[in-house]
Order: sequence, then structure tokens, then C-alpha cells
Amino acid sequence: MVNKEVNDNTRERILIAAKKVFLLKGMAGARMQDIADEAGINKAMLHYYYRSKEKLFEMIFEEALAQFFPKIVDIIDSGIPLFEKIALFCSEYIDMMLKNTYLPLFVLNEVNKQPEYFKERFWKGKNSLFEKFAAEIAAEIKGRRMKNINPAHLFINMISMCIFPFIAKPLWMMSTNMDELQFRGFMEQRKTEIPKFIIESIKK
Amino acid sequence: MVNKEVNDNTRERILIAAKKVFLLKGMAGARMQDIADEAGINKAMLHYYYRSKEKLFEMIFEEALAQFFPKIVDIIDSGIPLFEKIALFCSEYIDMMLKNTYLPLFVLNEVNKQPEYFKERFWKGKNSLFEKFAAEIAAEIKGRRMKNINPAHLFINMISMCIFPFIAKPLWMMSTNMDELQFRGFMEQRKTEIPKFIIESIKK
DNA sequence: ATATAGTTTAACCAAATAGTTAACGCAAAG
DNA sequence: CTTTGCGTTAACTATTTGGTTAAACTATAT
Repeated sequence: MVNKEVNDNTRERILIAAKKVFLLKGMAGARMQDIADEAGINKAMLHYYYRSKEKLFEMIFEEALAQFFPKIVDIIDSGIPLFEKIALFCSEYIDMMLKNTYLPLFVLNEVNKQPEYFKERFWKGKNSLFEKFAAEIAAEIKGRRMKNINPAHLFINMISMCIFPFIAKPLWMMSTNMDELQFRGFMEQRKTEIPKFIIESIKK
Repeated sequence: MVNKEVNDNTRERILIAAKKVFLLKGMAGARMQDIADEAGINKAMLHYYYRSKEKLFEMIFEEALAQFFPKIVDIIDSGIPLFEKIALFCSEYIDMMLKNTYLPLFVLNEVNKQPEYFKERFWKGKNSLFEKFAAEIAAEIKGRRMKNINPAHLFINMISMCIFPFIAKPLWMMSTNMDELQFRGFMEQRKTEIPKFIIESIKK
């Protein structure tokens, strides 16, 4: 094949640029021209490699979902004790989001904006990831190793405390007069603060 | 004045329609034609009563902010004990969001998309609302009436657990197979579950 | 009845934007 | 050296979309 390296290079550069623009502006706010400019190429190339805005978006969205979800599954599936699992989850998940600050809002916003599209196009077999965790909590409660609490509430409490600060990031930074670095430091703290807060509440 | 009732009626209908469309689709995704259709009027009327899309958006956004913020201030300013204050806050705030499911994501998304615009156009004197709460917590800790915890973490934990479920609502409903009614029931529970969870963690 | 002034509408306009095309460039194969 | 075919570009097209305008309508005051 001719120009394979250049080809791959362009393909890749488009993806990187598209990711940047889509994550920052969302599907509705993103402009194909912005993506082309960001990639430093002609707009026609976007259509040459990825047929349409929607196709390009799907690529990025799929990649975003792959980052947003599966780490959870890995950790939940691991055999470590519940409390350690909670600690590990918070730490790993916050770490991931620190590397992709815009990811959570991007994903959740797009899911909200096009729930049907998301459901039939991307939601496959992801149902189970919560149930497994819930079952494990239920077992702990039954074994009297922790207080009685509805697993659904515990689960979403944990997720909320990890993700929400990234969604409210600019507002939170304004409210607390944090700069970028301080925010990152704050989230680093939360990697241990959240598990501590949770365990303090549910331990017997 | 001529046609005052009709006038007010139209003005109002535009606002209602605009609110619906903007909250559902966001600034970038909303179409003036959608708003006109929703209001059952001619598109030109939008510009007759509210000069531009941006002006109309500002109206809606300002109204949204007024709903999103000030309840917090009232409660935090009240003289009731901290633990009751936490309970009241969660209950009132969740109640408000149950009446405006799309509000949190709308506000937070727009703030993220246009942080500078928000900062200079809408952010005035709102800095203090967190500091007051933080000071109160610090006092409680010093008085040894609760465990030592960084007020910033406690505050955002509370906010996160209240707001986040609304932001992840469609995803959460898919994960748990909840329907609209079950979700509302779930959030009703959280009005007491969240304070319980928090207080369990911080009480001495 | 007629004039007046605010309200409403259909038609129109200009800019923005996703997508297309035809020609050009260029490296490899023959 | 020429041919081949993918990669690339500038220019173009069609559609969407925010915004405008001039005429028509309507209720009220005189």
C-alpha cells in the first residue's frame, strides 16, 4: 500500500483532533471545520476517512465509553475483599478521570441528549455490571460484616462522589478559588478520602 | 395597552417553550424553530419579544441558575444545627430537582461549555456560599461534636450524592431497569438515605 | 367609521455548516 | 519514463439555521 505511514498518521491525527473537539464541545457544538483545523488538515479528509460527522462521532463515543466503563468491571470482578475493592475502585477511577477530565460530562451529556440512540447502538450486556456489585454487598450484609444498607444507594453514592466533582469542576473551582493544580491535588486526596468516608459509614 | 393578555400570554408561552427546549437540548443543540413549534407560534415572534437566541438563552439560563442555587443559601444561612441542616438540604434540594429533572445537567453542562461567559455574566458574589458552610463544619469539629474531616470533601460529597443521580439518570435507569416512577421513588428514599449515610460517617 | 398602534404571519436573506467533486501530487510498479 | 492509484486540496453545493422585513391583522380610542 502506498503512503501507509502517512495514511495511518492522518487517520490517527483526525481521531485525536476529533476526540479533543467532541469532548470539549459535544456532538451538537462540535464543527467539522474545528476538527480539521485541530488536526491541521483539509476538511474533506474527514469525510474521506470517516464518512460523516455522525460516523466520526460514533468512533469517538465508542472509545469514550470504552474508557468510561470497563475499568469498573475489572475491579468488581476481582476477588479482593469489599472494602479494598471500594478503595481500589475510587483510586483507579479517579486516576482515569484525572487523565480525561472532560470524559464524564461528555459521556453523560450525550447519553442524556440521545438516550434512545445510545441504548440501541451502545448498550449491550452492560446491565450486569451493577448487579454483581449489589450481590456482593448483599452477601456482606447478610454475613454481618457491615451495616444494613440498600446496595443501590451505596453503589451510586460511591460513583457520585468520584465522578461528580469532574462534572462540576469549573463551578467548584470558582467556588473554592482553586486553580488547575489545586483541583488535581484535591482529587488526589479524594482517592483515599472517599473510601474512608464510605467505610466509616458502613463498617460495623 | 392593546392585547395585553395575549401579549403576556405569548411572551410567557415562548419562555415556557424555550425552557423546555433549552433544558432538553442545550444551547448548541436547541433550534429556534423547535422553540417556535413548541410554543405554537411563528418563529419571528421569538425575535420580536426576545431579540436573539442568545438573549432568549440568557433568560432561561438565569432562571435556571436562580432555581439551581439560592435554596442552598437559605438553608445554610438558617440557624438550625448542622446535622439537621444536612438533612434539610438533601431533602429540599432533591425535591427541587425532582420537579426539574433536566436542570442539573443543563446548568453544569452550559457552565462547562462556556466557563468564561458564565463567570463574567452570571457569577457574582456566589463565592461565599461554600465558605459559610465550611466555617460551620470547622466549628463543629473544633467543638468535638463530629469527626475531623476536610469540610471541602464533606461538602462536595453531599452535593455529589444529591445531584449526580439526576445527571446519570438515563444510564442509572438502564443499569437498574428502573422506570420513571421507580426512579422517583428511589430519589425520594435518598432524601433520608443520604443524610443518614453522611451522619453515620461523621458522627462521634 | 376611521385612525392608531401593538401583534402576527409568510416570505425572504445571509451566514454557517455538512458534505461533494474534480483536479493535482506523488510514490511505487511495470 | 509512464502508468496506476491512493492521498490531498481548493472550490463548490445543498441544507440548515438565526435573523429580518413588509404586509396583514386586531383591538381600542376617537
